[in-house]
Amino acid sequence: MMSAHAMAHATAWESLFRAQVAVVRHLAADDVWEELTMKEYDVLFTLSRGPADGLRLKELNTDVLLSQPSLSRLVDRLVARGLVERRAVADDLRGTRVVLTDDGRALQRRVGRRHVASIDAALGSALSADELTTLTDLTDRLRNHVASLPAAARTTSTKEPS
Amino acid sequence: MMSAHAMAHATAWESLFRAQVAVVRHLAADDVWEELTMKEYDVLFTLSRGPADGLRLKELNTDVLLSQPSLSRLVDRLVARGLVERRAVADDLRGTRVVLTDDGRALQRRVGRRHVASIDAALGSALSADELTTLTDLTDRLRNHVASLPAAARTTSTKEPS
DNA sequence: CGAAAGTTCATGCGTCTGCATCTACTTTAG
DNA sequence: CTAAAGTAGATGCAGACGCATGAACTTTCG
Repeated sequence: MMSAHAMAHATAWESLFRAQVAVVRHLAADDVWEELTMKEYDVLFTLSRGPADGLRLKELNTDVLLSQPSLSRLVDRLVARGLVERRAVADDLRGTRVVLTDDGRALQRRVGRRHVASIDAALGSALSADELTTLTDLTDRLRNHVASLPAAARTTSTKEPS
Repeated sequence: MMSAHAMAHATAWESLFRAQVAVVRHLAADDVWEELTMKEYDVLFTLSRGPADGLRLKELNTDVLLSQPSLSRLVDRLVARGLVERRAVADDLRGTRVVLTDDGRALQRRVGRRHVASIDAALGSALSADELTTLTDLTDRLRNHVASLPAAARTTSTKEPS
């Protein structure tokens, strides 16, 4: 037995997930990723949006769907290509800030322009301007909600055994 | 220069993408993936929804975000575990149908139940029933639109040279 | 019909990924 | 202050992934 609410949740999530897969698949096929993989672009993009003095690995990791070790090595590769730099964090000798270099920023902009055009072509006239606004609003709220949740939960049983 | 429409597209896509990342991250942390990775579950789930005589690899591949070779090997592993079988396709000796075994179906259901509970817990009260319906509708339409597109496009220039 | 082109899936291979763990610090608490 | 616990990030390693390509068909077209 599944409650109607749980069902609506599962349905909405599946639709969202499948839509994401379809769009990513389409965007991936575009000739925009010769210099940067999507994940690499994601990192540069996130950095380009963040504060001028960069972001810590931990912070980057909340936006990029990659394990901490994988992200660490992805950043290694970007450093090797001169697109980002690792710098020290004031007051915390463990941490690392990741900062865009001029080359990195330029590349992000170059790829970003083409990527945006690609997105525009992919979404086309599927949704009206109002619908796009609604979609943005709903997904933003969904993200904020989930991000505010206490990490992991035991979902084996719906009811706690008292 | 970017048109307002292209901007709305890019914004909506980013929100959708980030929401997906946040939810996947949350769901991945749940103790539901001991027996099956998310991608393996995705394959079993897709099969459980499809026709009784299974799906071809090509068809599976449209739903699962994985390259054809990777999917082929993922299916290898599922076969090795006795969760699916490969069968011949009538009228096409190249093809392979992938069919759920009883064990595979049972496992999908078992994991699926817990996964649905996990989704329910994750989405919580973020959106109202109406909003969930709206989100489902918008993402469904988005997916159908993108799926109907002619594969890859050159997006370097916005205007076709006549 | 028969050759060329296209499709479906599998496989070799180098790279990327995640898990577990380690190091180096920072924070908490006795 | 010091020991224990916690946190940030790096690294060894086995396994998974994608790209390029191969093998076995099927379809198209002269």
